Amino acid sequence: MNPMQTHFRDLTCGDARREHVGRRLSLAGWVHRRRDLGQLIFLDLRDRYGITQVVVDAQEAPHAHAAAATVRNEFVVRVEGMLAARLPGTENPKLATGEVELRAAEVTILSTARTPAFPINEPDQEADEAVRLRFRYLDLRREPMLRRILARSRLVEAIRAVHHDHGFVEIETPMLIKSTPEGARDFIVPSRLQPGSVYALPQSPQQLKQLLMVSGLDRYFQIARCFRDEDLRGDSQPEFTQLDLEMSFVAEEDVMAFVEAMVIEVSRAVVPERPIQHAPFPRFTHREALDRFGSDKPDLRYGMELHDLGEQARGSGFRVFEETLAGGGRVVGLAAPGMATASRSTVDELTELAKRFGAKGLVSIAIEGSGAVRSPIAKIVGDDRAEAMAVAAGASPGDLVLIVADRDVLAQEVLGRLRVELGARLGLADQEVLAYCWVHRFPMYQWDVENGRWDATHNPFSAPIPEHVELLTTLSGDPSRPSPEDPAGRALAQQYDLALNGWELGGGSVRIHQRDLLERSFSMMGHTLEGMRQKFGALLDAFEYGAPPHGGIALGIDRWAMILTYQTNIREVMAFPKTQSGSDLMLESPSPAEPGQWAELGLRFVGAPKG
RNA sequence: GGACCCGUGGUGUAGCGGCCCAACAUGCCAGCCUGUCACGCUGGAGAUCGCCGGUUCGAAUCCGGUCGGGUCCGCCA
Repeated sequence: MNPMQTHFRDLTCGDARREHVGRRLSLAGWVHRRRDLGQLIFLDLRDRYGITQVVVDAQEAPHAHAAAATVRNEFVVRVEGMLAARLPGTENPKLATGEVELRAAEVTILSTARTPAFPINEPDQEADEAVRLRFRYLDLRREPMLRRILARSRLVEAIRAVHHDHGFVEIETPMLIKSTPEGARDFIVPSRLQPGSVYALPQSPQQLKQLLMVSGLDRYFQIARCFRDEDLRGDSQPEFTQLDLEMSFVAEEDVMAFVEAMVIEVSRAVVPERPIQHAPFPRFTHREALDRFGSDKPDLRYGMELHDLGEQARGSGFRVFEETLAGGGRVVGLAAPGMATASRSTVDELTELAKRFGAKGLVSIAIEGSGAVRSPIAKIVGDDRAEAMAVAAGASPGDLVLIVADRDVLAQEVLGRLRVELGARLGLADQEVLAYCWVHRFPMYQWDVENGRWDATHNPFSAPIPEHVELLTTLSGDPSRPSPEDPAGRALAQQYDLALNGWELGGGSVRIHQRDLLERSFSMMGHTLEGMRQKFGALLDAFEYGAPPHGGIALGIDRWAMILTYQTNIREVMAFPKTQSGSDLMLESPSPAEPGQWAELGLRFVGAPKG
């Protein structure tokens, strides 16, 4: 029997085939479309499995015909009848069920429907997103949303299968945890039982998964909901889902090897038709990624790499270049293919963009098809030198070289962002390809100029690479007086990010599990162990009871699903997302608290409510 | 916190100082139609142009504010 058979139906609307012809059976679903020819009415019956054509003949079934005449789009109906082969020449090859049709004997209206706010049966017609969100349950009926939600389900299903196959234990961690002062802003939940105290919603289960390693669970994973109270973007939401995993007795290579194999297996399971550009995944050190792509999440689907033009810029006589180099900065350029003919306004636009990204300006050198050089700086540096710079930037005739001179890293980052913008404008990326890559060896610490101290680049528990452990144990001077010259500032971490098509999928690290090293690391950031105990007390305590070497990673499921389904907006792969201002337009949340709710929590609202 | 874009019948668009008490498509309603599958044909209803204020003889159109949505910068791993 068909496993989808229920009280109301024998088959789904996607099941009926020639083999079922001659059977009397029932289907149930939404009326996708009605074609009323008078004595003959066709109903396209839809559910998430497909569409089956129902024929209602006034002669054959007068009662069913009368019912079908009152039916409208999106009514939910049950049709009982004989499944018949379609008349020769009337088959519909566009439908999987197109060779058959259900000849209605009975049509039962299970539910009527108002006219929907936007057409369900014409998904190509884009509706306003606010309307889609308000009527998300209708939007989810539409084929594109349905397809993406199903793809996401397959993604999570494949993730679970691979992890279970590899001995991972799936463990749920609490949603009401302790506020930690690091990272993003916490969502806070006031405690009723302990007035004045709050829980925080987890930004990630980071501490908990490390504690699970101390517990000896050895391999943990979770499809974990995470919360961050920051401003929203197309690729972010206040609540989002991570694949969170942690492994014991591992070195960096172990985690990366497992994750890479898992990612490949999952990708092939979810989108078998999409080629993975490189496997094994390319690996870049953080430094190399910045120097070559100006990004720690490079898009490898196209070249247009950055090139250091310091050698050519030195002694060029162009003051911006000279001063930048003298100040220890960088002059970097890239060659935009075929853009030599770009108009003045396009170049101006790119310059504005570069400024918005933090650069002081943008220098362009066009190599015309003839090989002639055209550049605002040509008369300062000379055609030969301009051409030499263009060549060094990898330009061919017809290309436009864009050059940014600024302090180290900023110059690359600005140009890296221009690279992404140009890649999009020029359509350089193959949309089918999945270009995964690793970026690793991040610096352990970043010098916080404003506060005059070192800060963890990622997780403060990330371990240095083995060769750099010594750097942490040989602090230059007084740890209470940090300096950007501290040798420990050069330490690289066993930290790895996974990027896909220019998006950061996620990142992780091997953690420090030794108390003395942890103490060193914390003191680098100007914290005492006591001070850190306030923030990470349980984990530090746990480390005194036998902690295995461990490491892990967290990958953004929403972002992954988004890329796998060719989207650029995370909302398109979430069933019930929020708007940029954090509202749920369907549920109309957030909503004002009842006065009694404040009181119960021992709180009083003092600010003026919005509006 | 900041910059920019959008808001016109149910939906998608057009109109961007007077030809507009607003056009087109689709949807909706009614009628006709026995092989349609974006069915077809005929007829009809439906928008004070997000809201408030201003400029003007005259505002969907220009200006200011406001609300909602989006994109980006900052923020955020």
